[in-house]
Amino acid sequence: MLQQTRVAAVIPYYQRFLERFPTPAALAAAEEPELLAMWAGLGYYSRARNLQKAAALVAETFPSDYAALLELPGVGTYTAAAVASIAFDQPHAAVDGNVRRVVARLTNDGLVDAGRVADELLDSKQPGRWNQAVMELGATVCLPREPLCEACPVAKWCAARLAGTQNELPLKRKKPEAEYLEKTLLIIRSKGRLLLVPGVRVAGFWDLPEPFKGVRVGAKLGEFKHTITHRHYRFLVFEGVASRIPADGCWFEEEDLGKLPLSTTAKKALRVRV
DNA sequence: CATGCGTGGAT
DNA sequence: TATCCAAGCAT
Repeated sequence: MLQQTRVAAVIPYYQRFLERFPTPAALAAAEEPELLAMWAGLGYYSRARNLQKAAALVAETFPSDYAALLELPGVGTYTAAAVASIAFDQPHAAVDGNVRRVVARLTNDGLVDAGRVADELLDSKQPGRWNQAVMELGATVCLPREPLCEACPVAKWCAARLAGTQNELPLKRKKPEAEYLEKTLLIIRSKGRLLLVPGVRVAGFWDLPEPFKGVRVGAKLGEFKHTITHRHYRFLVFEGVASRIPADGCWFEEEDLGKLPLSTTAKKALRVRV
């Protein structure tokens, strides 16, 4: 869950998730719609699918070293090192965005191999604590913008601090060209049910339909903005009345929506008010 | 190795 | 059409 996601955003999800899936076996046995419903809002949904695959693999025997952890779907070098060091006291530097930033500044080198440097600096006697300490340093002191160098315990060894280049590091990769799109979403109700279709923007989730053959578009209910990676959407929300529904459309009781993987866009649309 | 993947919060 | 970026990973 923590991959590319802030700790504060994860915590409530983590708690609910572990209540519902207290063991690897429980997670492995879940149906994908419920899994996605539990994950909805966290983003990067392949993480959820990978975690479930991994749960099945670890249910019998949990891998206890870096190489075996790395084999698990969804576990890359960072996660394998984090678990190996924190849970099993093995000397692997966990290099996340925080550590890359700290190392780039410490060396004043935007092209530095952060993994190599972190492995050299690692306290192999307590690698878990070292990893968490460096990540925490990055999260609380060596901030992306305007780092708190005055409060930094390693400022006197920091080459960027000496050179005054801390605000220019680490180098950021250029982002893809933004795309701006406008879409219409339809709220179509009948007999206490809501019409949904398989999501076209986020796979595995149900979403509100866009205008289709056989629908009459009614009053505008509101609008909202939502961004998915580099695509910036403006969604216009209208009422609709369907004389016939799309082949892949499905009616759902309103009170069952909580158990469905419902897209963030659909959730936002159902909240809009003019 | 560059790219795509989701979302929400901070600034 | 704000912009950045988060305890990354797979392809």
